[in-house]
Amino acid sequence: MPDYTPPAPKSERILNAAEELFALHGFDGVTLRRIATAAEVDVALLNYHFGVKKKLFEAVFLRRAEILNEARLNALLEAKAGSGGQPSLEQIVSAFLRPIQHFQLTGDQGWRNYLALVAWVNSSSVWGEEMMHKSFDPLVSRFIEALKKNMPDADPQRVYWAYQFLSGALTLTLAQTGRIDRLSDGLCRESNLETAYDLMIPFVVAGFRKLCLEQFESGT
Amino acid sequence: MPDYTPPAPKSERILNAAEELFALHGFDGVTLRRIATAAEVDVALLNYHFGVKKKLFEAVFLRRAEILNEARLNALLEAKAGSGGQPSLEQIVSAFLRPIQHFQLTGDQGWRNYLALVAWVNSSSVWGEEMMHKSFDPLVSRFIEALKKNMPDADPQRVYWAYQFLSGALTLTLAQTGRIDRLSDGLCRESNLETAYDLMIPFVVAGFRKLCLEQFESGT
DNA sequence: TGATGAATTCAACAGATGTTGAAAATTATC
DNA sequence: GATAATTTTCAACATCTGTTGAATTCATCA
Repeated sequence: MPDYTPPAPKSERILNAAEELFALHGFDGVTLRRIATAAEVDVALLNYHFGVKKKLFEAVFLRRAEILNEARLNALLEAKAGSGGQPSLEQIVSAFLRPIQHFQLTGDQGWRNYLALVAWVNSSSVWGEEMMHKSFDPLVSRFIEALKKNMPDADPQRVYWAYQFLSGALTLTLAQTGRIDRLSDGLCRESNLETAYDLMIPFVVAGFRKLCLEQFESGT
Repeated sequence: MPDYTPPAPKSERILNAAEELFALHGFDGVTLRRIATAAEVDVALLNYHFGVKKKLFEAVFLRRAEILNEARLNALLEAKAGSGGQPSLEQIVSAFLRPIQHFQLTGDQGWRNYLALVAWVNSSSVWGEEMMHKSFDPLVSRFIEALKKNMPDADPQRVYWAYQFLSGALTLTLAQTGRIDRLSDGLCRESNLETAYDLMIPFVVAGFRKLCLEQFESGT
């Protein structure tokens, strides 16, 4: 007796439509009717499956968070395993960023929408704090621990601040605002994610080194 | 005959209230009635002074943009003047960031609200591009030119990408999400802007160096 | 087939939204 | 101090908002 239960088909269409629209316009910029229209579904179905609007938003936000967390945790564990428990700074930062790049590069447009949504939430002062904290901070704390262990003499405050700058650089890349395309007059393409992450990692690693390893120097 | 015209008092109250509420909740998260209530003004007055809602938003956004641009340009010119036309990387980055810190630290809460609003716009994919481009990119381009001149052998693409990471780190700091406070369990305070900028500058400078000056090295 | 429960649609609600035109109040001009 | 212009309020509009309960369709299984 296979207890295979096919997922309610329309509820997934709702989640996908909501994901894209919330990513583009934020929570208040999207109406339930617009989501319903995009999903080719009646409005009442949204309440039936997900309850009130905020619950729908949370359902969208949580759907891929666990997958992302697991991928990042695995990357961190692999970095530790492959280095005898002493991963380098590059390895830690790469384990944090490369899984995101991986999901952005899968053909699935849903992942790009979702990550843009994460960027929106992370930049949103009112909405953001609680959702980001509950969904991602447990994992982030594990990376912070790895960073502290890698740089045991670093002032912990500097580790947190450096992480904040890393988080900001990443967030703007996820947001897909297209600004670098215009600023550079087409020379750089925000959609060129290989370049983005290939450069983001050494940029961030150099910043960590400067703040956390050369903290007692007073260089020019 | 002094042609002194005192600014319409209530229109400024509207701008201030709108500034704060838009910064907190974004464009769609704020209703005209809420702004009117906060400004202790009738709703119709918003349309009388600023036209439709989007025009009010633009008026809020543009009000302080020129002041900010002028301060940053002056800082860049001073850095050039004080260095015989060859400002260092630190000087360029500082000229870009320190004026913002300055405005955040004036007692005026309005500036903090405004800069949080800039962060919101910069992270907003639909809204952001046009407004940021028109308001800030002309000035940003001058900084990019200074950076290219400082590092003439650097691949221009890398300069733009490094700027993108700088912009992201700055944006998250402006957004005032309070996330670093919770992540660090109170060890770091996002409101501690001196520390934020004292660390952001060397972090970013180290990243620029790595990407634009050591671009041909293949170090671990 | 017919009964049961889940999924989906229909129709509608009470309230909120952006916007507007006319009236009232305030300020400036002569 | 009367007149004109500007500013502010009042009252209301059509439309849209999130949400709900009843009706309908669909799938499951005895």
